[in-house]
Amino acid sequence: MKRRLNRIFLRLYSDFGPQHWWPADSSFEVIIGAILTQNTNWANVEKAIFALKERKCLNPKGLLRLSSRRLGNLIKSSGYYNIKAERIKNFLRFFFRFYSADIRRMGSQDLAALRSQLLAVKGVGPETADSILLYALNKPVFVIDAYTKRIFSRHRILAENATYGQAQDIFMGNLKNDAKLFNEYHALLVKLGKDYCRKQNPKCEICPLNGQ
DNA sequence: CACCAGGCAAGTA
DNA sequence: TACTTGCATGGT
Repeated sequence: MKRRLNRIFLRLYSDFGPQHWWPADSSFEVIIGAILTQNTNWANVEKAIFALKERKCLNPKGLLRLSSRRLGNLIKSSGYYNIKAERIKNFLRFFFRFYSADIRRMGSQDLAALRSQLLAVKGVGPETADSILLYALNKPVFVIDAYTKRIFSRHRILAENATYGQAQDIFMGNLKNDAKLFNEYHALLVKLGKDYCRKQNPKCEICPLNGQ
C-alpha cells in the first residue's frame, strides 16, 4: 500500500504539476475560506472573500464587529450564507477566547488537542478542522473529502462506505508524515476529482490512475 | 430543466 | 449506530 499510494502521488504530480494550495494572503484567510467552501464551488467562495477584502473585514476584529446579518450578506455567493455566518462567528469566539486571535499561539498548541478543540466548534467538522490544521497551520494532517473517498473507492483502495477516519488512516499510515506532501496530495486529488472522477460523466476510462 | 460544488448538524428510528 | 434532511448560491 505504501508503494501504491506513493506511485499514485507521483503520477498525479507528473500529470498535473503543483497545485499551489491554499490560495490565500494569510492563514486567517485560509480558515475563513475553509468554512466558506463547505459543500461549495471554490469560485463562489472567491467572490465572498473578495467582498470581505473589499470592505477590509477579512481579519478577526473586522469580522467580529460585523453583525451576522451583514456578514451573511457579504458571503452570500458562497451559499448557505446564514449558517456559514454563524459558523464563522463560532470560530471567532473560539479563536479570541483560547488564542487571543493569534494564529501563532494556536499553531503552537499540541496537535491532537487543537484538533479536538476545533471539532468542538459548532460548524467545524473533520474536513474543515483538518484543512485548517494542514493549510492554515502547516501541520502534517491528511485531509479527506468527497473526491478522495470517491476516487479511492472507485479504484478499490477504500470501501465505498469507509468513514473519514478510516480513509485518513490509510493515507497517514502509509505516507511520510510530511505536511508538504499531504498538502500537494490532497490538492491533486481534488484536481483529479474535478476533471475525471465526478459523480456523473466520470471519465473513468481515461483516468490517469488506471493501471496504477 | 437537472445536477453539482474542496460539509455539517440535527432529527428520526 | 445508520440513514435522512435542511441549508442556498452560481456554474455547467
